[in-house]
Amino acid sequence: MNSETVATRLRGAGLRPTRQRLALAEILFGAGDRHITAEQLHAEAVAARVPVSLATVYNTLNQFTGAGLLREVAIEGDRTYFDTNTSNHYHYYVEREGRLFDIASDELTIKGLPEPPPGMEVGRIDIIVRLKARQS
Amino acid sequence: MNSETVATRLRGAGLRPTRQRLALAEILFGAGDRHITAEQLHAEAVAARVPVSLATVYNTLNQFTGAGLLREVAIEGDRTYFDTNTSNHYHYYVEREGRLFDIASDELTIKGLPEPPPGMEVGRIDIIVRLKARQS
DNA sequence: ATTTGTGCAAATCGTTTGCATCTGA
DNA sequence: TCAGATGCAAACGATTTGCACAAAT
Repeated sequence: MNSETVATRLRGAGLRPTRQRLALAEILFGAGDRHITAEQLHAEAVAARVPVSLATVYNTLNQFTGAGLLREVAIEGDRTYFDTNTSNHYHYYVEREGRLFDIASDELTIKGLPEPPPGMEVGRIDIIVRLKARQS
Repeated sequence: MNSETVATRLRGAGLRPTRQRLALAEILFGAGDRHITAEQLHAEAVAARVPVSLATVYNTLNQFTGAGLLREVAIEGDRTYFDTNTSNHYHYYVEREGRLFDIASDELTIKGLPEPPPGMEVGRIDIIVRLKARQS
């Protein structure tokens, strides 16, 4: 994705394409699907000579998430992961390494989900498949 | 579950059945399956005239979890939920209210889960079905 | 007697916010 | 020009930890 497209995308989301937002979007969306924490993104930005404060990284991630450009992934534990793939999909999680990645299959379906309680409807379904090193 | 059983269970887990642990276990396991945060448990304990510090509640919850008496449920957001039902099951989560409860079905199965990456094996699978008030 | 648990307050850590200063349109 | 964005540091809220005291074996 080139920066023009990114700028367009940001504008479309009602966000001004500022220096920092463009740079962060470039890092986030420029290399396939990513699962990243605020801290990691901040480190990459600084490494890429894009000085940006951690606070702005947080703000930007939240804005992007609100705009539907990112999706938050709930993992127990302290830090929050942001996923650049906002389509319907599920995750593998390697606890030992804190590594998170997509389940490469859209075949995955759930069977036997009961009717939700009255007056409620099902929104998103999150699935985390926890992996561990095989021991045997 | 009476306190004698609880004491036995704690001992079996290598934990001394102290006053506070017994009281907390009583609250946790004495009334069916529960999904509770440290703060909530602390409030209940205090209300039940069992003075216990929040720090001890945290320590106890973590010890119980380590001993397999509780299970941690990953919900995005700040607080951690502990589930007294450690068997294989999944959850509904009402975002608006921060309410978490079991999916009443063991029929629920996953179809199409691809082979895990080489050297890895599947551990636990977490499923959160997010509910929202029906709008229509 | 010894080991382990508890309480309190202080320390951590991720994340958010207030406010003065910049910047994009 | 001027609403909106950024940076910094301070504020925050959940959770953990250090240490002196108390309780369990």
